[in-house]
Order: sequence, then C-alpha cells, then structure tokens
Amino acid sequence: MASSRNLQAKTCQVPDTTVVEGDCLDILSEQRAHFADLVYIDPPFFTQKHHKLKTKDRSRTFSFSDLWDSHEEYARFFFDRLQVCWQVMRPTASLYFHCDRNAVHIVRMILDEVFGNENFRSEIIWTYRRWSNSRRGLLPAHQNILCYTKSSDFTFNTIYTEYSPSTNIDQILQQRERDADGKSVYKRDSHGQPIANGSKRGVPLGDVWDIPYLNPKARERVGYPTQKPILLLERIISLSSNPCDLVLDPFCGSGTTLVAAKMLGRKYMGIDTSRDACELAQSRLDNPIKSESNLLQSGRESYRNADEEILRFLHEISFAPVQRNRGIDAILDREIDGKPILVRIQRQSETVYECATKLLKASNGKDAGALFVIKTHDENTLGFFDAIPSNVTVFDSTSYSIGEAIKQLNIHEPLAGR
Amino acid sequence: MASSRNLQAKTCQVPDTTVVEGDCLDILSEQRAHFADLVYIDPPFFTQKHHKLKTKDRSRTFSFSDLWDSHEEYARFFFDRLQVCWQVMRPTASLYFHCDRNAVHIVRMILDEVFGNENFRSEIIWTYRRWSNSRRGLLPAHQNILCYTKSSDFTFNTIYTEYSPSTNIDQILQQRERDADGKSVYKRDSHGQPIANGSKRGVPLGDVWDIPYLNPKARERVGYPTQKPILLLERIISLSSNPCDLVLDPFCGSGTTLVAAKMLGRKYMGIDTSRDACELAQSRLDNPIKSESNLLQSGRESYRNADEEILRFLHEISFAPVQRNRGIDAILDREIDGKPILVRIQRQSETVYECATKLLKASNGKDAGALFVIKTHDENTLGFFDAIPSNVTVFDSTSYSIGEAIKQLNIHEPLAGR
DNA sequence: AAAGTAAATGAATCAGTAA
DNA sequence: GTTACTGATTCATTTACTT
Repeated sequence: MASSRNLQAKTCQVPDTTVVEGDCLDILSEQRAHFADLVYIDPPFFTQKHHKLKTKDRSRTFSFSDLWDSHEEYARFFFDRLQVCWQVMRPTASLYFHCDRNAVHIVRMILDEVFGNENFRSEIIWTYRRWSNSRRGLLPAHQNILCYTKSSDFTFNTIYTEYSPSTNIDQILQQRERDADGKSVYKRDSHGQPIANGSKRGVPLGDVWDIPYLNPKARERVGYPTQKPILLLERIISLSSNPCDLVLDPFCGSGTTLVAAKMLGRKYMGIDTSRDACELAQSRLDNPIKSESNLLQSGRESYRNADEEILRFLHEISFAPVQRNRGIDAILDREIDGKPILVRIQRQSETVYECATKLLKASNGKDAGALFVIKTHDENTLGFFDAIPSNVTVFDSTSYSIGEAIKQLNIHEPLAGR
Repeated sequence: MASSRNLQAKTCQVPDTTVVEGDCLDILSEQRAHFADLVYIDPPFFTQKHHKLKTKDRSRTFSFSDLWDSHEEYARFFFDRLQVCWQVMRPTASLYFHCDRNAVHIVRMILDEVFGNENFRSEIIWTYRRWSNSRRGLLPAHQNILCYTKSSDFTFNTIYTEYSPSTNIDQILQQRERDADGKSVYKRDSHGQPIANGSKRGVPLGDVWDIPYLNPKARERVGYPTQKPILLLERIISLSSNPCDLVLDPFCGSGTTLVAAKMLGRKYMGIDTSRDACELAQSRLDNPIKSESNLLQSGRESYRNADEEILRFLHEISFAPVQRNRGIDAILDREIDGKPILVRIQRQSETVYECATKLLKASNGKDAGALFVIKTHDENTLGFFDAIPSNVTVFDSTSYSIGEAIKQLNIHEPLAGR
C-alpha cells in the first residue's frame, strides 16, 4: 500500500521535484504514464548468503526451471516494479539499473523481458579502488550498471574524452582515400604531404568508468551504507537526459540521484519505503553538499609525482612506488633492521644536495632504516657534495648497477608472510 | 562423434601436451577424471542478431520459461560441455569462461548450475581501448570472464600490483595498535615517532584488467579473428595454476592459451572442432611469438608528453592534447583554412626561441595551418627574440587572456558534423 | 664512423556500425 | 542480409639522435 506522507502524492499527481514515502509499485501505478525521462534504480543488493543451493545430482538432465527456483522471489519483485517503471517512461527515456555481480545476471533477464533484448544498450562497469582484504582470490573492484531504453530512439548526449596517450592524433587528422586496390590509405597532395582533415572531438566515452569510491571521510557522505558517488550519477544524468527532463529514482535511499539531478537542472522524483531515507534525502536536497576532494577534482593521476621515467632507474630492484609524498619516490622491498628504506631519484632540475635535502625532510617522522638518493646526471657539485647529510647514501645511476650496489649493503629481505 | 586425428587421442588418454581435433564433449568424455588444473573457455560469442524476440503483451503474467526460450539452444550446448569439463577438473581446479555482454547472464546461470553458486569466485572485466565508431550510446570497451572453482579449496597465487597514486603509503608502513578505547591507531615510540612496519607487497590484483587489445599489426597476431592477447592468458594461468599443472582449453582456436601455458611451464591440452585451428595452434606452439611492445613494457602513461600542469595554460580554449609527439602539446579545435593549429607551451627550462624551434621542427610534414607558442615566463630574450620564425605566433600567457587573443585572429570554427 | 637508443611515422584492423 | 564506410588504437618500421 502507498502510505505517502506527501500531500500532493495523495492527489495522484506529484509535483516535479519531490520525495515520496512508499512502495514505488503503488506510487508509480497512480501516476500518469510517460512522465519520466530517466530512471535510475539502485536497490538493496541481492545476496545469497543464507540461501545455499541444495546439493545436486550433477549427472541428471538439465532443467531450466531449477535455475530459477532460487531467484524467483527476487525476480518477481523487480519484474513487477520494472513494469510500472516502463509504463511511466517517456518513449525516448532510459533506465539504468545498478547492481553487483551477485544479481546482474538475474536483473539482466528481467530487463530483457520488460524492455526487450533489442533495447539493451550497455553494461556499464563502474570500477574503483578499495581497501584490500585477505580474501583468497581477486579483489572485487567493480559494480555493474545495466542500461536499457524504451525504444531505439532515445535521448543520448555523447561525452567525449581524451585520446589514449599512445594515439597519434595527427594521423587521425589526415584525410584518407582508397588506393587502386581499394585499400584505405592516407591522402597526400602532389608534394607528398599529408592533407589535413580538420579537428576531432575526442574519443566517445566507453562503458568502463573509473570513478573513485566515495571517500569515507568526505563531507558528501551522509551515512547511508550504499551511497554512490555523485560524480557517477551526474554522468548518467548528463548522458541520458536534458535540462528540465524528469529523473525518477524509485529506490532513492539517501537521495544522491536527486541531488545530482537538482544540480544539473533536472526535475526529479524520489521514492523510498523508509521514512528516514525520505527525510534524509529531503534535507540533502535543501542543502546540497558536493565533495570537493582533490581526488575528484584533478583526477587520480595528478597525485603521480614519481613518474614512470623516474622509476625506471629502479628497475633492477624490487620496490613500491610512493605517489603521495613529493619527497619520496619509492620504498624498497628490502629493509634494514625492520625499518623501511626510502628512495628519491634526482630530478633533472635539482642537484644531488637538493635531492638529498628533500628526501631527508620528507623522511622526518617516518622511522626510516636508510635514505637512498639515486644520482641521475653529472653536475657541478664541487661545493655542495660535502654538505650532503651523512645518513643519506648516494648511488650513481650512470656508473654501475644500482641493484648490485644495493646488494653489497647488508640489507635483510622482508619477513615472510607480510 | 570424436574424430580425432591425434593417434594418442584414439587410445583415450592423451599426452600432457597436445592439440586434438574434435568436439570437446566427445573428447573429454573419453578422458580419465580429474586431470585438469585449469580450464579456459573462449567460445564463439552469442549474438542474437537473427533472433529478434517477438512482440510481447507487456501486461500479461510473468513467466520464467519465456525468458529461456530464446536461449535454450545456446544454454544446452554449454551445459553439456561444462558438465564434462567439471568431471575432468581436479578438486583444486578453476574454470574461466570468456564471454561478452550479450551472453554473460546466460553463461552465469549455467555455471551456477554446474559448479554451484557457492563456487562462483569472480567476474573479471577485461577492458581495453579500441577504435570508435558512430554508434549512438557508450562505446563497448570490455569483455567479461567468469571464474568458478570446483571447491572452496582452490589453487590461487595472489598477484600484487602497485599502490594507487593516491594511497598514503607511508601510513601503510606504520605499525598499528589499539588505544585505550579499542580504536586502531598508529603505533608510536617513546619519542612520539611512528614505528615502521617493514615493507609491503603492494595491492592484490583486482577484477578489472586493463590490457591492450591485440593490435592488427602485432607480430603475435596469426590472423585468427578473435585472438586474445597472450598477456591476458598468462595472467589467468599464473593466478590459478602452478608449474607442471595441466591447462585445458576445450575451444582452443588459434591456441593462445596453449602458447601461454607452454611459456609458463604448464602442460596443456587444446581441443577444437576445426582442423585449421588445430594446425594453426600446433604451429604456434612449435614457434611461439609474444609481443614485447613498448606499451606493454612501459605502460600507456609513458607516452604522456603534455601533463595537466602544462595544459592548464590552455584552459580557456578547446583543444586536443598531443601526447605522442614531444614537440607539440596540443591541437586546437579551431582551424585555419581546414588546417590544424599546433600549439606548444614554453617549459620552465626553455626559452621562447627554443620552444618555437621545437614546435617548428615537429610541425614538419604536418600541414599545419598555424603554429602557436605560449610564453609562460619572462626571460632574457633580447638577442633571440628576433630569430623566432615568422610563421610562429607567440602568445604571452602572463599579460592577457589567450582565449581573447586567439578569438581576435580570424580563425574558423571546425565544420559541423565532424 | 658505427652502433645503439629514442622518437616519429605508417599500416592494418574491425566478437566495428549504419543505412 | 548486404553493402558501404568509420576512426582510434597499437605495434613495426623508419628516421633522428647520442655516445
């Protein structure tokens, strides 16, 4: 039963920006058809924890019905609700269903049934880095988002991204033609020069999205367990709706979708069975806070200070690159008296003395076992070389193997099992 | 029927390194049980191209059997073959099933049935960059690999990767303890200094793998249309088998799996119904080739030339960064007479003259419409400034808006529709 | 000068798509 | 179905540079 605490909802038609308490099956059944331009669904995840499948006789005949038995309840719940979602969607609307690896195959089958396989558009992979655990196997680092549209004529705003660093875009900017054999070749003028072909917009966005998981300390976080990054929602809303379109979230939870929709100038309707969730969502909408974390703004790569080129000097020895500290480039896998060895590689623009000083300063409070500086080029160091602190060891990358030099020191291998 | 052209196969037991022609259903039924340590399956992908679902009455009752009708043939084929795979797997063995977004949900249900949901381990996402096209929607850029094991006690060798650039690695290297309130805090010695925790091995490998797509020109390529990169197979084999273990590929195609297995010192058995495929696989095994490209060795980022800091000088105008050419930082989205405008931003270590010279040289043979240099800092350019080539325009980033300056030039917008 | 390294260029491809 | 056409990617080759 719909138990809406929203006055407008009781009169069947809700306004363009609202949060409604109740079961979306009931609420949406009362709405007029074809009002939503974009539906985002992020329901409680399906886990089979307490639902071990019974032991099977593996030689018996294959039966499809068996495959469904354990999923029937879950499937029916969403089939019913996706049906009403389909009904309220405009002809050009899209639906995104957020799920994880335990449910994606079931959801996919239901969506195929409701929307038709021909309206399946994408399986989006949201990938993120997260804390590792001791689990045996690969660290799960993605969730799946299925995208269906109501028809083949759907709203879609292509987002263009940068070319791969290894792409030669000047070649892309050349005209092509067919040669005598019908083969496609780059066109050249009478002087043998390639002929330009104007500008390009970049690479269309793909279906694998690397978006940082919400930082547990971020202000944006409001304490809802499955809260999604606002960046993820913003991307979906930008792709599949236009300003003033209506975004519907039938399981709105803490209201991230609605906040993103509001910020992008879309109308929105959120539904949740929990009164707490609805109140939380409404308070976020009244005072939206978007995380301004460095990570989201400048991208993960901006943290990279020890780049590949620098680290190449260490290729002979095993180490862990340090990306977050401007003074330290790497920590070796070997150690001295159980204490880590910190390394900095001399930059082109700095002297060995400056390099050693930066490393020394960065090592403050780190309880380092040793400090190593890798000298990468010759310089006029006459005056300064004596001033290098005695607890810093300087290795010359140009004269002999760093690996050999380090082996000659009495350094212990790390203890096993760590 | 098994029509093996391999003498050993006819005697039921094949040797430890072999390629057999025939249907894996027949071949594997003849084998002894429990001989395979790792099974990799990469069958022809399931496409519903010629199988449009009939129009449905969307208001009728939900029926599970309908969902399966269109997939039944495909599902039964693999159910039968996965059963025999299961039978030949050792108790500690793993099976990897490679498929794409059109089949992953069906395969998942079958594998749940054969192995049990409790033995589902991972959904691996293989992501890659590839050519784009004019498709409306997101560019498909991943394939799915499902991993199941025969039991909960399975072979697994964790692979460690580098920490994310944003990881606070020096904190990881500190010992932790519980404080009076039972909260986990970083341990400090009597002087308040943090105590080191030795070295770490890095982050356990996750389930999203960015591995370059096999290039059309790669020497590794043998002309098989769906050939997979050896690196992908090497990773799977390293993770889930040990040296001398046996790797089975029931749909071996051109034999990439077998080549990777051989290179890693594993035994292998390949099966394919096509005689051509078997012969191709055998010839690759006799003379294995693996690409050692710069991209694989140094990573995509090693191509990067113009970093964020440099490109920030162009924030007012729209452009495409150029990463592959050391002399050019960007190509503007605007053009002159249909020819591209090439830009280089002055580095801290170079003069305007040097900057212009590098750009001019790099522009050779590029049919540029104009060459722009962005001056970033003052210098003693008295003598050199006159020597700057006349076809290079110098903009001063410090004096006034670059965007405004460029707008004042008579530059055409790119033609629409490109 | 010769050899070896690094950078720039070109070619081939389409578990491509759209009409 | 069949045909026509697309364009980013990556590796191999060629050219440039360094020692």
